[in-house]
Amino acid sequence: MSYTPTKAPGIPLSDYLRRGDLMAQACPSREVLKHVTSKWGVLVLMALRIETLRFSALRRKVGGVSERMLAQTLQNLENDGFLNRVSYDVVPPHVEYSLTPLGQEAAEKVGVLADWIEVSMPKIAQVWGEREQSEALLKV
Amino acid sequence: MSYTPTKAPGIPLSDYLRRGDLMAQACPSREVLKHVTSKWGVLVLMALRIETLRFSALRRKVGGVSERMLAQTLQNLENDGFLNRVSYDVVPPHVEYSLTPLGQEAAEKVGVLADWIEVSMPKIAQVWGEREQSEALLKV
DNA sequence: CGACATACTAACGAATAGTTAGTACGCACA
DNA sequence: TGTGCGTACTAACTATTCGTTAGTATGTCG
Repeated sequence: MSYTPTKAPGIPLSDYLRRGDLMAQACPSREVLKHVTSKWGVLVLMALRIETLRFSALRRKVGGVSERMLAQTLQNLENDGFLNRVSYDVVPPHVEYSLTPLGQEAAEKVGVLADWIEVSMPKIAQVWGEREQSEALLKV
Repeated sequence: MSYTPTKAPGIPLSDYLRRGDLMAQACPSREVLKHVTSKWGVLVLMALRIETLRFSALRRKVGGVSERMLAQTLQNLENDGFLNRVSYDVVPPHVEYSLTPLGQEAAEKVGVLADWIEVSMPKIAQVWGEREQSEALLKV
């Protein structure tokens, strides 16, 4: 997965690399955002915030990931410099994943959001409930 | 869009609604996470953190959204209670979107992450560069 | 001698994202 | 008076991505 963003005409790429601009369509930071905030990306970062884990342990911890998606997610995060991948050359294979310092920072920010969502679930569920009720009223 | 999560056997739904658990496959908080961290969800929250905006102004501000995706994203966020939608009954249509207090909280957390990514872009781009170099070496 | 475990990849069908075209209606310009 | 523009959408279609299943190597256990 090499780094070949579509360049916006007139804006030098180096400008984006000095500091990203997510609102700009051509900015490579959108790729990183995608990796970090992807469904499985978030959960992997959360899982590894606690401890170093092997592939299959991660798979058990993160409920519902397929092997393909987990492998892909791990590769993306490794490419962006968020993960360390240490593989021991034995059979059966043994590979350990852990966060790099950059990954720890990312996981921290994502963690704040994830925690907030978990804590705010009751409020959000309440909104869902109210909406259902008013929809029901409209039908009568 | 009604609220019908797949229930994990043995775990009462009310447990998830007391506080979400993102690692649990059946937890409805995953839906919320998806809406908030979706590509366009993030950018819409960022854009509305600054000011109330109309549909087409949002579209111009968030580079590269299609109308369909913007409409869908706005509906999701509105359903979760993050957005206020105020529509004036005139022609041509005039609809204003703004953040609810809940939405402001979400936008704040997402904003910290987004800012961090923008600021960290140089570091990440550097990792990309190094990886490209070592890949090139392997080919020789 | 199977069966199982691990960390993957290839191939395929299913779901999701994105694109394009259309709608109602009023206004400006020619 | 008619041609075109602007707004906030939705429907229909296509491209892309996701997810599921099956395969691989090889050592240990029953």
